[in-house]
Amino acid sequence: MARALAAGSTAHRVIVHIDLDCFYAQVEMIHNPELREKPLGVQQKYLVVTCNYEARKLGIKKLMSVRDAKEKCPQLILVNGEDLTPYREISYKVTELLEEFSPLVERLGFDENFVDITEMVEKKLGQLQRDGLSKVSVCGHVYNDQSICLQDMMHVRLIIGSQIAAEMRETMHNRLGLTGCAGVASNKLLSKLVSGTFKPNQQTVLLPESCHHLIESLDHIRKVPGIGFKTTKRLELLGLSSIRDLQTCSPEILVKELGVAVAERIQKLSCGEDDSLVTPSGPPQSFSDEDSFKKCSSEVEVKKKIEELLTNLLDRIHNDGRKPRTIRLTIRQFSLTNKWFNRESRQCPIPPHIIQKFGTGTYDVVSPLVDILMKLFRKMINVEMPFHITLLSVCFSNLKALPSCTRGSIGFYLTRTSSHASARTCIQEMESVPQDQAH
DNA sequence: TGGGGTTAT
DNA sequence: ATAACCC
Repeated sequence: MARALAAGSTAHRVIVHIDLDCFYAQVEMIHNPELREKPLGVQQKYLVVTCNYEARKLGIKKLMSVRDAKEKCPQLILVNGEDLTPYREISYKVTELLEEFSPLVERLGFDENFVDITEMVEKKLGQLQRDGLSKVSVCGHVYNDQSICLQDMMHVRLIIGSQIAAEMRETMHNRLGLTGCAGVASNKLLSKLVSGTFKPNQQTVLLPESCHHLIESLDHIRKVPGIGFKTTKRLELLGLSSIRDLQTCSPEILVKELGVAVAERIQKLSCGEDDSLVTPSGPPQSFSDEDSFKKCSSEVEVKKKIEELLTNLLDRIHNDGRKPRTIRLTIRQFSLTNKWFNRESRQCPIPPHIIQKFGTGTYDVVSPLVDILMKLFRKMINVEMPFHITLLSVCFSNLKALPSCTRGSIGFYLTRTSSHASARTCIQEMESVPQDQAH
């Protein structure tokens, strides 16, 4: 019954969206607390990708160029954030913490999570109903200052949701030292939109009656999560730019321009409707490492960069414990027009004899993979001709668990219950299980 | 515009 | 393999 609610019914869901405040900057401030009272930016190449609130007060914006940022604020402290390792690690700690509340946690980037708390809410509701609901009170803001009606069970559910969201934020702060926003609503779209209404480090619940106020507060269709750059351009060519334009557009016109799937989805989004489920992310589907640069124009340079990316990745893969079946090389060629659009990639299966070597570490897995990657490179670039590459990226995907960690083996159960949920810890734990307990 | 990720076609 | 989306 409760299972069916969380999985399928659109009526009673309670979703919370958790959005960490300026995540990379927070991680850097935890790493070096002296940065806390100072304006801080995190730099990748010549961009300030994010900054703390001290810096925002002084006019620094996300994705501002380093030149503009220093001009605006000469005392701005910059730390390099090109290596995502520390952010990735803390990001997964946040997801794991949220998974203690509900297994239905979906990651969105490194700093956002959706949690479906429908079941937890139903359980608490059952407990509360025994001694009356009169003392139930909201945590944080109510969107649009809407008044609460305790006779309305959806109001009660969302209010219980606001209490759970507050617990999540408290736990994140106590255990990880992180602050963030939360939005509570009846679907993913609305929870995400409402989480941003009071920032930073605050939370907001949306009651159903204010749904239209929220969605119509967006000043352009581009602000709707799910309507991206391309779709926006095509809609603008149809003369559609406001939320109201999209709501009232005839479906036939949209279907003709975008196809039935996209048309139906975005028109529902424009009405605040989103029936997509919170899909548990689980372990990552792929591992990639990339580097961008002004110019790379010789095979020797390419090989050197690929070796660097690869050694980094092999470390991460080894740590995860699963083995990839597919390897991909992505490049970006220099061009004056379209500078950050033109990526191309080639991928191929990893030969089984190389996959085997991943676990053991005794054989050199780097050089055969570099050879494969250079072949993929030559499929895209004629190295006899001059070339100008501005980005290289290596990606491992199609990850499979170790043979020992299949269902039915002890490894399977150990991985599922271990807080670090990786095949690596599974192997370590298996090895430490005394023989008489192993079966 | 970085350095990542995901799903759909 | 690419194209779209997300951060």
